[in-house]
Amino acid sequence: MTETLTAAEPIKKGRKYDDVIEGARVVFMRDGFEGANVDNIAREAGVSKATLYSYFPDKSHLFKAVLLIECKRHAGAVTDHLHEGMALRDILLRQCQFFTRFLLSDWAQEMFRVCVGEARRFPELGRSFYEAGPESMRGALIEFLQSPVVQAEMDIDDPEMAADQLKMLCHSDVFLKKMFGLVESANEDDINRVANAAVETFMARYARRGATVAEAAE
Amino acid sequence: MTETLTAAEPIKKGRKYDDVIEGARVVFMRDGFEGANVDNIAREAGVSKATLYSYFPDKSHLFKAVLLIECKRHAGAVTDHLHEGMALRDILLRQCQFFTRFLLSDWAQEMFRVCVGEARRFPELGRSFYEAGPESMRGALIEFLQSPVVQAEMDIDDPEMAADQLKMLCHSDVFLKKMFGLVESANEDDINRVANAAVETFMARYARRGATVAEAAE
DNA sequence: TGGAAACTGAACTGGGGAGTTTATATATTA
DNA sequence: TAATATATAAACTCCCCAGTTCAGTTTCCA
Repeated sequence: MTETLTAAEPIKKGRKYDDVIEGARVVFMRDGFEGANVDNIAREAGVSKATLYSYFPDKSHLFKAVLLIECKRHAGAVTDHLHEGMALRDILLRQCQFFTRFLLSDWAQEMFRVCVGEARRFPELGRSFYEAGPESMRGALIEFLQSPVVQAEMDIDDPEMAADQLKMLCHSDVFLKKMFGLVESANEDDINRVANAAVETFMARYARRGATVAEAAE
Repeated sequence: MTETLTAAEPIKKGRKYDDVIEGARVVFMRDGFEGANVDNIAREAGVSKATLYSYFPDKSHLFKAVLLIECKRHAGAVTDHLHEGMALRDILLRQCQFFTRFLLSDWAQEMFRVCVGEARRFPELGRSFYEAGPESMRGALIEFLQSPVVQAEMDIDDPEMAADQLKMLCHSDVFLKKMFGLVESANEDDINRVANAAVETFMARYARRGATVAEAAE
């Protein structure tokens, strides 16, 4: 039931290697592992099946390689907004807006879908996804929350839990609605609504009373 | 790519109907739609394949029937703790403990996995799952948050967002870790940690200052 | 008790898809 | 330009699996 994959590396590379990865990415992220068809991948990649199989011993190695590359490619892509010289609330707001927007992107949604769906068959992949995705966001937030500038304005007993809460608050409302097909796509208004609410709640819990926190909301 | 299923009802019922559903439930929730094998389902159900196909025209109808039944069976199973005559904080805490425990159960985890994985192929199923799961919890919370007893102690501008935030706060930390295989299972301590933190943050944001809110935490 | 309805097991069909092979063509580089 | 590595197209094998069939058995019920 559970497959173990030793090497994620290709047997040998070649001119069309990137094309194969890209084609496989498109098809796997659309159809999942079982649903994907190797002939379709080859066609999408503009490559012959023989070439594809000269890089990867079988479908599952290709699958794993593609998703690990995607994880690496996007790891930490979501924590760029934590070091500006702005007010604490604004830093968090920018970060939450960016993160919420990311969560609602087609890429993140389909990546989440595929990894959730296959984490049981490919446990190593599930872990890699967690580390590149949720954990990298969480890690960067933890570090930020422990920095002196934050410590001065906030009182955080458990930074790991706090970070995770902020992260999950960004999943409010629209994330699952899109994941389960209740909305087609989300606009900037939705994103701002969710991000504002997340920061508001987070600050209410963790901002030190009487610090330099303007009571302006919205 | 996207299948449309008109009738979820079986062509005709029979003695072994429940056995079929139960066997299919086990196999589908373990292997997903594409991964599941009809011979395995029949064996698991202790039923012949011919019998199975006398109830359902094909695999996808069976799949849909099983998951819709599961949705119905568990809909609202998670909102029992909202009407006790306790302090507000304790009501919320009980509810969050119960909900967090539920989120970490094998059933909820596998149901979530399968529905996320197949929501694209079976959009109707995705919507049903959302309504029976996330939305039913959210709906009960919204109602509760709008009740007079809560209004007296809390100041909630947007009850839908508030409800969703509390719900998502219960997903902190352990939910995704289990979903992606980083922890095998969660114990009561984990559950209490997450639920306490959720209520604490929620109250910090929404509890009216100076109301009958004991400052006891943990 | 007898007949109808439901169920069984096992074999069968047909199609789809993973992975291989081969003879040929195109790049690469020296 | 010659030699080598890489890519191609298409046919082919093999296995898996969804769905069917049917002759025989069990259950139900009148």
